[in-house]
Amino acid sequence: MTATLTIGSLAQAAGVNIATIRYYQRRGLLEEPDRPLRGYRRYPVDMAKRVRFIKRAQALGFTLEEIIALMRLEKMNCCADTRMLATHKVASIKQKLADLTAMKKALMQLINQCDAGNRRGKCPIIDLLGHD
Amino acid sequence: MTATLTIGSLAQAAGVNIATIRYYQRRGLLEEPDRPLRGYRRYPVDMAKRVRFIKRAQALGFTLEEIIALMRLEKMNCCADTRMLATHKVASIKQKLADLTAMKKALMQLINQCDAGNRRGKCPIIDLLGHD
DNA sequence: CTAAACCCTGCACCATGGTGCAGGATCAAG
DNA sequence: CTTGATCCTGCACCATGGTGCAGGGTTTAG
Repeated sequence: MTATLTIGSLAQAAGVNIATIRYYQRRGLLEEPDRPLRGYRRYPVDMAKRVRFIKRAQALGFTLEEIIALMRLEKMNCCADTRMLATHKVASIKQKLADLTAMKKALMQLINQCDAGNRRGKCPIIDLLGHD
Repeated sequence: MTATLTIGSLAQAAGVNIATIRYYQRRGLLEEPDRPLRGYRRYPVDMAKRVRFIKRAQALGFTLEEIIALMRLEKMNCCADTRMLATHKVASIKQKLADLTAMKKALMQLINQCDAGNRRGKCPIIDLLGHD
């Protein structure tokens, strides 16, 4: 009763290809599901949430390996290593937030210049993100 | 005088492989540089900024094609299309900011749980990002 | 019971974003 | 002028993250 989704309905619910689900399993992002009927996979309904999480984390620039680490954090008991890993992740996320914020600011400035009709000055996207 | 970097020093300044520079050129992310001495590329010093911009945008989940579009925005005169493209980019950046913020919050909560020694509750990273 | 729809495995292929190497020319320091 | 570092082109290869297909079994709606 807790595992009712076929691989097809899971893929549809999560908006990905069926082969992608199997691929994630091979890569260890999704645990092997029950196979109550002659080898057919059955998933609990909230597995779709997990797959969407993976897709969104990817869109934020995390690799599948990094996503595995993130998901492992959620499961693990706390220890010094866990804490440290989480702290590092937070730091890298802060950097991404700063970069994205700068980028958004630059783009909004560009839009404002558009609206004001004065497109003489350069939009400084690259200047904002190119430092270091 | 404005183009003094060899491809090697540019690569070093930007923290990438030499072949990556040539690859970006082929892909159209960097314009063909002057070649004043018998075929050797010479770059203006602020080209390094551009390359670092590309790397950082990639880390934020943008593809090279998307980065080309972003850099084109900076150069173009304003028109309806430019404005619309910029507006779309801002929207997608807002989504990324929201997702990253949720992720950071969840990780910080996990760290706090660690510090408090009570790791009974689940860290809700996936819940926060798995919706929709 | 049958046909369409779905699932299985395994393997080959694809796109993106690079990286390495061969074979040769060109600096730049001593 | 030599010698080592650096550059050139072109091509082949690599890792990541999938995708497609063959060949075959299972399910389920009519």
